[in-house]
Amino acid sequence: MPLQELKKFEPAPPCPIRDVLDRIGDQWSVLVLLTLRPGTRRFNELMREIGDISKQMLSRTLKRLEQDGFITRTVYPEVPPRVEYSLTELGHSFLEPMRALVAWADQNHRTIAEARERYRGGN
Amino acid sequence: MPLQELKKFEPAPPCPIRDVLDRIGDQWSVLVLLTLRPGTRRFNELMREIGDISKQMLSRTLKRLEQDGFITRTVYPEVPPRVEYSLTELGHSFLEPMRALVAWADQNHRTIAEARERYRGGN
DNA sequence: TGCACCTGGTCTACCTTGTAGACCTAAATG
DNA sequence: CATTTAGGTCTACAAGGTAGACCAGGTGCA
Repeated sequence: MPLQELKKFEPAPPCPIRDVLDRIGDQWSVLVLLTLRPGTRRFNELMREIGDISKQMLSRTLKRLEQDGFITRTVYPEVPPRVEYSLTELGHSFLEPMRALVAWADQNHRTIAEARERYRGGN
Repeated sequence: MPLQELKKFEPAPPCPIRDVLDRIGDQWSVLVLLTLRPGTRRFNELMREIGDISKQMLSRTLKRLEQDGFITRTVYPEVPPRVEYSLTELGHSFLEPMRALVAWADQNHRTIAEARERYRGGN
């Protein structure tokens, strides 16, 4: 029996924290949110600033972040079209604890790199 | 040209923070670390407590976390074998900012769920 | 008049990653 | 002698990500 069908019988994610963390822990979401922190950005600006995200994934990621209330999407009916994304209050509030994590990563990435190096050497 | 070959020419991850966050933002790592927070666990205990992780992914995740210095792996040469995993100092220190994020998720998951609901309704 | 160009996407074929489940080792137990 | 037990590995297969083509439709250029 495929996983898809099993999921139908699970009424809801049992742990709301996992539900939230699964969303933001998807490789791109946090990066998009951090990129929006300085201010409003357009689609292609996000593409350029992030650098190695595909259009499809950026599109999906933005859509989910909008659904979850982290960002707003504003369409200006011009030609060529202009679409602007910016953080909501919720998005900003999320980045507060996230920044603590980023600070940790910044402080400890050297330790981690050394651990990896030791592991290689120790083999 | 496949991505694999391109990566050969990139000397190192340009952003150490992304490097760290990519590792821990992989769906399972944080969950494993949180499960180890109360104390030492064995392989199958982790399987049971996490519930929906496959053996392979648990194995891989533990291996990487060990490489990066977040956890230690202790093998007792018994039969049947016994292997214990526990957090290092680094692992514990990582969970500190992480707990802030978990607290945020706990406080805001309702808001997020409502936003999702509104989105569905608004369509 | 014709033609390429612009943005913000979607679509499609491919490739990589994750999953479930069989299998393995080697001693103890019934 | 078959089964159990822990901690994995191996192998198909399914799911998810990627690159790149394509689209609309008004504008500038020739």
